Amino acid sequence: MSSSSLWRVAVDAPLPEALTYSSSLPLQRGLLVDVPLGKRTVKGLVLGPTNEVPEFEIKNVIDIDPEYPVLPEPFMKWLEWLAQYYLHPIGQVAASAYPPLKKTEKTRASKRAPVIPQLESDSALDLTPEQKQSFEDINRHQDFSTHLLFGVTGSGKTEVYLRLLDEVLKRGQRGLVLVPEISLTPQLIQRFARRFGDKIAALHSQLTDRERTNQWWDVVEGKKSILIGARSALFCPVPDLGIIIVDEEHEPSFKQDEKLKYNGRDAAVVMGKMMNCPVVLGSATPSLETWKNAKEGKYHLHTLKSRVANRSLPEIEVIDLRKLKSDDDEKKKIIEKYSHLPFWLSPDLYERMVEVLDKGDQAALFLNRRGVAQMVVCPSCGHTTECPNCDISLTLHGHSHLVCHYCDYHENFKTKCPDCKEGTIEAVGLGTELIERDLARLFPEKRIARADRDEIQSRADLEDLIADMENGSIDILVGTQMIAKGLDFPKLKLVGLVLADVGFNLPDFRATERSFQLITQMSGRSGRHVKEGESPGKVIIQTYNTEHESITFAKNHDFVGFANQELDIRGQLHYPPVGRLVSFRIQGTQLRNVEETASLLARRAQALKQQFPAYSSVEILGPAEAPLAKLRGQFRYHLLLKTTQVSVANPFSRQLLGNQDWVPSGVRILIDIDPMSLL
DNA sequence: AGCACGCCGACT
DNA sequence: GTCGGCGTGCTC
Repeated sequence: MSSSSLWRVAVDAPLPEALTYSSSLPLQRGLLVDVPLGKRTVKGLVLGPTNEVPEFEIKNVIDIDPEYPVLPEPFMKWLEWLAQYYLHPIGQVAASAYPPLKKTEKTRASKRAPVIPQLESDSALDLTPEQKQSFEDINRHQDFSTHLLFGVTGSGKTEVYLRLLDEVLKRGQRGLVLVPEISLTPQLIQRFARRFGDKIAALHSQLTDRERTNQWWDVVEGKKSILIGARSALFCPVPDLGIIIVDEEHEPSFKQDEKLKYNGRDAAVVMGKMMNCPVVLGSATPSLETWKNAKEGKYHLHTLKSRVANRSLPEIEVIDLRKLKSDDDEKKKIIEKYSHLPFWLSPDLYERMVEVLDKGDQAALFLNRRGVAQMVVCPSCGHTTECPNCDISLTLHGHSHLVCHYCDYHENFKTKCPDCKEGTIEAVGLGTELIERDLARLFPEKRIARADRDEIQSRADLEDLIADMENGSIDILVGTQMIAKGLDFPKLKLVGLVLADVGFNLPDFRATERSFQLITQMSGRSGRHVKEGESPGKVIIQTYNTEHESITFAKNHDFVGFANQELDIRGQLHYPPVGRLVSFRIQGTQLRNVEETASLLARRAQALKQQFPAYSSVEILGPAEAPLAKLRGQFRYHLLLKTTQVSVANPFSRQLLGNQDWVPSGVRILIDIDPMSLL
């Protein structure tokens, strides 16, 4: 009889640590086993042997799961890093590394279209000198290194990815491509499928559990050598990984906002480190995190400055909405002439639309009307009220209270503008639906389509919309975020941003960055296919604040200037990427309980900071009522930690929470390391 | 996450 | 009396 030994096992339950089991089976790190937990049997990932004998009665491992291979060591290290860094139960991190269903050998004929379409293969496009340079510079690396491929919209980043993947395959290695879920369209998968044929596997939210499971096995068994997917594709242990590509790396959707709150882009870089392979981050508007790393030489920077085929960037014109309310005589005449226009449409944008539509081209109007984000603005001078402590917009509560959602600063809402002393501050409410209705009246003979969450529910709806734009059966497209990303319409010559202010007045320190990204991306939709010598695409931005950084820099296509100035501001206020943030959400059904726990958490944080000089850089903001103060019967508060010393954020948070025995029952604390949004 | 235990209300 | 509602607590 072989002797029994002790093993640390990450069981599939929300336990803070792995549990200890005994076994005489030939176990090893990376194996999946069945273990008893309470009255039931659960899956557990073997982390390794241990000598420490717990005070509990130790149970025996039931059996080794025969189905799954031993997870490779670099992948195990990556899973442990995730649990450690994001303060998430290791067992639940481990559970996400397996497919949803059991493997099956019998292949039943499916009525659904294949995950990867079978298409005529096409050959590589010629590279521009810039593309060639970037490709060669990145391709020189085969060990871990991180690369920022910074290329303006339409500069052909995808072709560089395809070439790099081709080289990786030639070396007998595999590739992983992460894209935001929204841009993981059939068009994108088709483009990869045409180049790489049946070597492609894909993982995304539209797949059934069976399809997902089959794709997982195809990759793990080496039948497919390129995996393209949303952030969760990282959890598929691709063997012999030779490159990881993260497209649109700045996209906030790479951050998962529930359960394990990981950032797919950051996790991809760590994966590259563990696997010792290059990581390529691509964007036309890199996140400031990535830009800072590139600037400091931690990431290699590769730049694509021009669009393919010498297509020019669109011309951007900024319209000052304040002038519309002006009262000198000349203005009055103009106002009279255009009095039939709705309040949100400037004469300039209107005239441009008429011009473009008359030529048989298309126009798109964009408004980022998100939920209840109602903005408060002075129509005469464009003044908006900001928090004196946090440099973010205050939010209107009820009719008379302006509140900061970071630090809980309050002030009374005064309707008289404190800046110009003339205007009456108004709460502006406007949505895409209203725009569509007004346009139908203004352009009765034109075909108008709306793209927002109410109108476009499924992938199929989006497909139909794209087809209608391509075949020209839409003249004017009205939409939200949804139409800003990745879409490529040859006949789209004019893009109008109806009210840019909606973006940068959100109470979030990243609002300016998001706004810049959105303006740049939306602009990038215009005139993508104009030929050399043709007049470029046109972009019109309507705003009450023409001097806002996100507009002035975007107008000049100046990402670098924008990023450097914004980095400066972030630095002064200790915001990421210069500082580090951790957000705690305290929630429960009893308001009193939640409030008390929130202030207890804050007091513990203060005490911890006092106690250890190493923590002197930690700033504690709040607690404050969370923006959604009550959600599904749960009251919500939050507390924010800010620190310029990157390395203390994690240990401080860990120590602050402890084993959570001080948290009263009925109250839960959720932690978000490096939160993307504080809303 | 499950699963049991336990303490109240409303049914045969 | 006892069936079952779901708050609370524990899992090597």
